Amino acid sequence: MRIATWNVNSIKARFPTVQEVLQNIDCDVVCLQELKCETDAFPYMELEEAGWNCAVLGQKSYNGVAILSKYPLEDVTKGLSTMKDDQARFIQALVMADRPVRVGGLYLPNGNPAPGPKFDYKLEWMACLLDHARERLKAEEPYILCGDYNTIPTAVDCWDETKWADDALALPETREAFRRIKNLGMADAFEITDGRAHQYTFWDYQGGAFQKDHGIRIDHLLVSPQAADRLQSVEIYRKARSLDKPSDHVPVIGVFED
DNA sequence: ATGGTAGAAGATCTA
Repeated sequence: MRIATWNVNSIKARFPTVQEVLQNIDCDVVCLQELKCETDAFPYMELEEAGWNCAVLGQKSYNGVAILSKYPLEDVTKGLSTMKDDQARFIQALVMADRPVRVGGLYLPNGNPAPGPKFDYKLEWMACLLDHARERLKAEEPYILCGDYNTIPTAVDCWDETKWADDALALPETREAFRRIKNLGMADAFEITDGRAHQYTFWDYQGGAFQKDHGIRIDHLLVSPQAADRLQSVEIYRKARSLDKPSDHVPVIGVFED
């Protein structure tokens, strides 16, 4: 089974590109972030015609997450139960493959500028995600928590650590909160397979960042032990960043034994 | 040199 996460930076502005990339990456499940549309405005019809089952949590202008699946989706939940806000940043579903897999799709707050209320919100959100993951792990089932974590885990996950020293994506508190989730037993799928330094999933639109490979690795798949046991490889689909009118993020794909 | 890019909304905000 191939499971992808991709921040599309507006599903409407990107829809032809999204359809093309979805065909090319040949996945069974795709978590999308930054839909930037309301739930009712999601292009259900076109995607269902292409064979996708869709679970969607949208909102006006900002955020928005979805899970697309070639298999039926059951037990869909929206939002983190302990996070009392109205931002569309979390969705989860049980993917009914022959061996079912539970998948959570998340869009973690950016948190800039830091310090400040936005950074406080980011850390609060990460604490709620930690609680959620701890509860989910009790089920001892294959569980994959994927999305745009807005977290650069270590110095080798960005092109120039000094440029990110004061950024909410790299501050020690952010990295510590991310490690806490891993320390529960949710492994970083990229780290335990490929693991190379300086492999990126996001390049800023400004200053020719992609051409210079000035990127950061902030899109991650965290996997429970039962999912890690079936993990074979991780692919970063860099080609998506060189298309016309690209998202600033590219898909990250986890390949699992069926 | 306090810029630069992109999207959605709408005469800014978020990233």
